[in-house]
Amino acid sequence: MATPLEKARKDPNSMKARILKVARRMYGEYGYHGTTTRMIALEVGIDISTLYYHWGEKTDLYESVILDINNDLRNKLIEVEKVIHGRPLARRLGIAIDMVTDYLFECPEISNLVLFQYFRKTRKEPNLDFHVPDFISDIARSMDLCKTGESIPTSASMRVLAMMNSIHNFISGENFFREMLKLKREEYIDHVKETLEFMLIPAFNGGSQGQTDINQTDIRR
Amino acid sequence: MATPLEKARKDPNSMKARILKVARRMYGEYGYHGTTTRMIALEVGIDISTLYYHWGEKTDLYESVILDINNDLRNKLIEVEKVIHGRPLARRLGIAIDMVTDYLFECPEISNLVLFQYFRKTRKEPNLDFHVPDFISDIARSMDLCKTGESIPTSASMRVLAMMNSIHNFISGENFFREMLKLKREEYIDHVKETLEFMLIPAFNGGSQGQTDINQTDIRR
DNA sequence: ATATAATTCCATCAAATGATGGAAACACAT
DNA sequence: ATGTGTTTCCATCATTTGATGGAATTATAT
Repeated sequence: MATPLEKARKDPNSMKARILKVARRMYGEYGYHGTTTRMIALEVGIDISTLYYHWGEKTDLYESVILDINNDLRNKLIEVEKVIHGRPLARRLGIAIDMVTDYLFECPEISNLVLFQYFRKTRKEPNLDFHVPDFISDIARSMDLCKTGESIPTSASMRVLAMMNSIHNFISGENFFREMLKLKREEYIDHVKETLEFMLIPAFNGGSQGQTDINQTDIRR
Repeated sequence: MATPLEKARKDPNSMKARILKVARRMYGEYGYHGTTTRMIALEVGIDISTLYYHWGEKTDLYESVILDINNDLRNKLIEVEKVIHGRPLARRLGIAIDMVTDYLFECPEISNLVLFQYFRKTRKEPNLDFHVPDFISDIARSMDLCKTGESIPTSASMRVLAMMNSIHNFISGENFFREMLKLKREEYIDHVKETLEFMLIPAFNGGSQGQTDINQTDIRR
C-alpha cells in the first residue's frame, strides 16, 4: 500500500481511482502532449489542484497510467493463457484473438497507449523501462515459438510483437477505419477478427507442419 | 503552381521546402501537439515568423505535411507495382515487402505520420479526408484480393490495411523495439523483413490454393 | 465537542505557445 | 542608382498550460 497507484487500485471509487480512469482515457485519446491536466480535471469534475494533490506532476500521472494499462493487459493475457492451455495451436490462436480483441475493444485506451508508448517521443524523455515485457516471452512460449526454459530468440519476439501490434492497430484505428469503410461497430469487430485470423493463423500454424487441415477447416470461415 | 505545397515541391532548396522537410520529421517524431512551431523554426535555423510567413497557421503546415507524405507513399507504391507486375503472388509480396520496407526505413516520418493520422485525435479536429485512399484499392488488386474493375470488398480493404500497418509498426517503433531487442540497425531491418514475410506470405498466398510450394521453398528462409 | 489530519477549491504565477505588425534586409528589374 | 516587390527578423500580444500556496471544507479520532 505504498504507491498512489496501489491505493487507486484498492478502492475504485476513490478520487485517485476516478482521476486515473479518466486520465487513461484522455491520454489514450489525445496522447501525452495533446492532453492537458485541465482537460482531465474538467472531465472528472474537480479542480486542477486536486489532481495535482493526488498524482503530482503530469509526467507522474502519465507514468502511473502506463503502469496501470500494462498491468491490466498482462493480467488479461494470463487469463487467456489459462483458457487456451493444452488445445491445438490453431484453436489456441483463434480463441486468443477472440478474447483479446473483445477485451481491447472494451478498453481501447490500452491499445492507444501501448502504441503511443512504442511510437511517439515526448519532448523530455521519461522513458525508463526499455526491457522486453515478460508477457512477450509468455506469449512466445504459448505460441510454440520457443520451448519452456529456453531463452526466447529474437525472431520469436518479433513475431509476438507483430501479432500484438496487428490487434492494437485495429482497436486504436477504429474511428478512422470504421468511418472509412462505413461499418457499424459490430460489423467492424467481426471484420477485425476475421482479418486477424486470416493473417495470423496461417503464419503461426504453418510453422509447425502438418496441421494445415485444422487451419483451413476449423478456424477460418 | 497554386498551392504552397506545389511551390515547395518544385524547388527543394527553397525556404518553403526546407521548412516542410523539417516539419515532416518533427511532426512525425513528436506528433501534432508535441511539436511547436518554435521547435521547427529553431531546427531550420530561422525565425518563427518566417515559418508563419511561408505556411500560415500550424494546422495548415500540418495538413501540407500530411498531403506531402501521402503523395510520396502513393508514388512509391506505384513504382513498386510496376516492378512486381506479372510475377507470381508470393514473389510479388516478397519484393513489395523488401522495397516498401527499405523505403520507409529511409523516410520513417511517413510511417509515423500515417499511424498518427489513423490513431490519434487532435483537440480540434481538422480531419477532412475520411475516404478509402485510392492506393488501397490498387494494392488489393495487386494482391489478387479482387479483380480489376470490381469494387473492392470490405474484407479486402481490411487485409490491405492490416498489411500496411504491420509494416508501418516496425518502422515507427524502431527506436523502442531495437533498444528492447538490443539490435543494430541492419540486424533489425533484416528481422523486420523476415517477420513480415513470415506473417504475410502464408496468409495472402494461402488464399489462392495450390501455391504453397512456392511459399515454402522460394520465399521463406 | 474539539483537535488533528486529509481533502478540495480559489487565486495566482511563470513559462511556453500560437500568432501578428512593422521595420529591416534582400532580390531584381528598369 | 532607384523603385518595387519579396523575404526575414525583432518585438510584442493574448492564451494556454503546468504548477503551487493558502484558505476553506470535510473526515476522523479522541
